[in-house]
Amino acid sequence: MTGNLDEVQDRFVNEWGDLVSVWGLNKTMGQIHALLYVTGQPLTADEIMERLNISRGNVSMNLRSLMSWGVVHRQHRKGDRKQYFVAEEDPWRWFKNVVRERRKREIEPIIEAFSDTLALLPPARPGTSGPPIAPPPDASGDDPDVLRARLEQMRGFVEVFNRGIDMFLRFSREDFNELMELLAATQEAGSDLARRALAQK
Amino acid sequence: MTGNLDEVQDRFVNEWGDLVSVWGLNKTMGQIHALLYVTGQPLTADEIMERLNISRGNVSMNLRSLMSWGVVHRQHRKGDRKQYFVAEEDPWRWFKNVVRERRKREIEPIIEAFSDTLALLPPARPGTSGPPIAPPPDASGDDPDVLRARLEQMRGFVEVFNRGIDMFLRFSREDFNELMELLAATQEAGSDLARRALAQK
DNA sequence: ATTTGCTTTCAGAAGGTATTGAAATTTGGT
DNA sequence: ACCAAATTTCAATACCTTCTGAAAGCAAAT
Repeated sequence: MTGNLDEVQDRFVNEWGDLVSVWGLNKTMGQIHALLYVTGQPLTADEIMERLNISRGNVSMNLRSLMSWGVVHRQHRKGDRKQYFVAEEDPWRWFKNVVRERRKREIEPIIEAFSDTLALLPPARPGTSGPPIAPPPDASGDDPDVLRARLEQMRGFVEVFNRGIDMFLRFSREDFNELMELLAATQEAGSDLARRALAQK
Repeated sequence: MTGNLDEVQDRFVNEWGDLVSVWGLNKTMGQIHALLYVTGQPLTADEIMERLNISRGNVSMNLRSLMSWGVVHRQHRKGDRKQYFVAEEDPWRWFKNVVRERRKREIEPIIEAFSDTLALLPPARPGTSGPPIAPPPDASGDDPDVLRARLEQMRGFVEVFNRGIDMFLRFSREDFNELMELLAATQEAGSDLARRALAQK
């Protein structure tokens, strides 16, 4: 029933590859990272290459990316010419690194693009700018104010999203866990957490 | 300086395509959704096809996916044979739909796979199971208990993540916004939000 | 029952991303 | 300074996802 260790490691390595590829990184990156993480030991490019059956170039390129995401680090050994690689051990830390990096690369440029686009529109007619969207009764798609309202709603949403990420990044693991518990506890009580907690301030 | 409306719409449509493609859906889905959203009007497959310069089949398939994600709905009109499509108007609602769906399709299966893999390992030797990981002094990668600990740490992490998503899905937009404000207010005060709020319970 | 207008399907084409492998470059040891 | 081991680069290739367009399917209207 019990597979040998390598077998278990291999399964895990593949699963992790799948999970992270859903997540915007690529499969090989996930596999390398998983291998380093699960063995817990510094490995050389050669070892990774052999264990994962992938080419030298592939290993090299993906290790480089992993380092740029901050989830793998290089290690040197005196009198040894090879470089060794180790995974960041704390899941919380690498997850944050990945989130931070993705936000920078992917969300922020889009937010700017949105603002630029919005700037192309004539300024809102006074009276048309109710805070959220004023859903037009049965408006045609040709009213600039309607368009503007929609765009702004969308931008607002992306900004809230971005803000949420920001918040998340500032949390320590401990605080995050506590927050989770708190929210879990509050939820069947009608989930007016925010109101209550704010009141307390 | 002010582009005409169509131009602005087109820009937005493309930007939204890029943003969602970062997000696991595909570009065309994003464009169709954006177009429906921004015009605010029911459109037929033909209109979408022409406006976006894409093929009939492409429109049909992507509308289908969009509906399966719950971000676009079909509309019928009496005495009209065509089907019209409209975007879900509330960003909060469609975002939740997408998150919920992705979790179901992508995260949950992986969590199961993890458990299966862990089950292949011999049960932990007593005394080796300190709650988090007990980082081996300089352990070889061949100790089953070390491997088990690492796998469990990873699984634990994925589960926390999953739980976070769960929490998020239960929130109303209003509560979420309030929570954000609360957190923002607390953060420079040392971010011991969770502790304080828990204390109050 | 047939026609007509619309929608879906799907095999093949296009486009995009990941991987290889060998050449070029870098690096540390002598 | 030189050598040899280790690493990086990159053009060619393999692989995978998306898109097209024509054919098949379906359903309201006559």
